[in-house]
Amino acid sequence: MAENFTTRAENYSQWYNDIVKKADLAENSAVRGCMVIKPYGYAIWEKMQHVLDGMFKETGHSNAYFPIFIPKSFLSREADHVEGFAKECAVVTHYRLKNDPNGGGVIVDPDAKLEEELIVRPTSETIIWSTYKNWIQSYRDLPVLCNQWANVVRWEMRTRLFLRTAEFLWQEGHTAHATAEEARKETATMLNVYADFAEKYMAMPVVRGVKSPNERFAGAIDTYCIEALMQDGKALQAGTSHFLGQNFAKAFDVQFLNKENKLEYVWATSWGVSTRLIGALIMTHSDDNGLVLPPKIAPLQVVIIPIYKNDEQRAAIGEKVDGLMSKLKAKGITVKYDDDDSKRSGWKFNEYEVKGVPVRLAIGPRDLENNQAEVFRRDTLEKRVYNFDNLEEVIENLLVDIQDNLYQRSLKFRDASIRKADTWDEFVSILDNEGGFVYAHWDGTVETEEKIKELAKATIRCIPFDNPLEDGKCILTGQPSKQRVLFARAY
RNA sequence: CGGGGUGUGGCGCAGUUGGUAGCGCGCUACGUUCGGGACGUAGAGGCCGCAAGUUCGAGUCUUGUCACCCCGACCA
Repeated sequence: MAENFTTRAENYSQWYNDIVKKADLAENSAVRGCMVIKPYGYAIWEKMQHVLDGMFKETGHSNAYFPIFIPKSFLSREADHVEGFAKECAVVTHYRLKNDPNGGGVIVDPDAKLEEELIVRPTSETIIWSTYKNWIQSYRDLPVLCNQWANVVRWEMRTRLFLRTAEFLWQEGHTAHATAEEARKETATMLNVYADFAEKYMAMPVVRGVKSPNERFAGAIDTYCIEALMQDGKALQAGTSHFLGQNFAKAFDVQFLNKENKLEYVWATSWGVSTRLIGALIMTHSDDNGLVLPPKIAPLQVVIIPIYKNDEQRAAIGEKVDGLMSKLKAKGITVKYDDDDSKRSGWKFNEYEVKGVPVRLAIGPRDLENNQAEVFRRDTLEKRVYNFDNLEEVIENLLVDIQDNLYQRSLKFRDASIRKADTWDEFVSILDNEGGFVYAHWDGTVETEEKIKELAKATIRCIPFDNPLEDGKCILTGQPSKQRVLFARAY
């Protein structure tokens, strides 16, 4: 490599920043904490959006759009909700600028003060529930199953590209149901959609579970999540699904007449994943040579690079590759033939490697002579020469194999990174030395959870579904406990 | 909001006791190259973050100010 990449072992967060920059995914912007998502990074997001959007539609949801601005009074309607978000809200106070009479460019026109300030949405529950109030009168109007793709703003103290930015892109589903059971079922369905997406498309194994009270979404009865493990041993919440009970229905007075002609509050859910998934993707698979993308999320799955000395050779390779390109495209494989003459082949090899393109073909005069091509797979960095005939099938299978290998590799790492601790010393020692998830007993109180967070910098990531019951003693207090929960240091 | 650091061509940096602003990468042109980030030659490109001050003279010294980055507290 001509450009030196920071290795993961040297400095993990620097390595992450290098990947984002060198794979041309995103950059910092003129506005503090906000990012510019560059075309290649955005293409990954579009792939994610496309798959998820299909899954949402498949499960009966429709897209809609609600405004970016929320009247300040709306936010305060649900007590827990406002407490959770108030500290990080951007506020719009004026609607006009004017020329500075002192000649200093433009200034905020003090005469254009808004009567009621507007909050830039940190999430849309309040504006959506104030709207749903008008949509719902009868049980016949239910369920309401909406999703929106949007940007939100949370004024974070410290930001990192994709993982935590002041503005980020996400989708937020907001549903209204006639019964608690139905809403709970919805919450579970969407969590499973996220888990399937993470595992089958991103090749990222996740733990499904429920959040402890301390980690719960502001305004929710229960928060469910999928938790992934990054290569540095830190956990990352990759998606959440909330059962909101009747909290928002009551706050916004959303009632419906049931079949017995009785007025009832509706039951709500909300669920979301964000551009943070791109950060998760990077930290799950990438290596010291750059980005590694699972084929199902890669904007470009196959790149073909000609190696030639003159125009005749270049033309001959182009001709040879033509048929293969059509066959690959017919199989739905995204492929690019890069015969850009201004870049040398070696340069291209590195470029596509850094960008994580799963499969690279190299074809030179020698290959032409022998009716073959050199096939390189990004996940294992292996090179093999294949006969040119039926190469499209080799590639098709290879993409499946890479997808599977990435998942198995991450799964193996994840499973090896779940360790049990039975004493406090053991607990801290694992966190300090190995990282990963620590499966340990907890007495179930918020106080203990907070104390552990303070002392060990680790939080309860979740209580996994189907968690076996087991008598034990709390890792910190020694109080009796019925089950182990998953702790980790987290992003 | 604490602690640390950095602002100098597009990017990464050097710049000594204050004295004509430099290097690498990238960029442009031409040529030679081409199986893992090629090489040569010739070019283009800078109010040294901003504002005051000291000085004959400031990238360099002083003061102020702004911005960004890293480590914490807060968080998806």
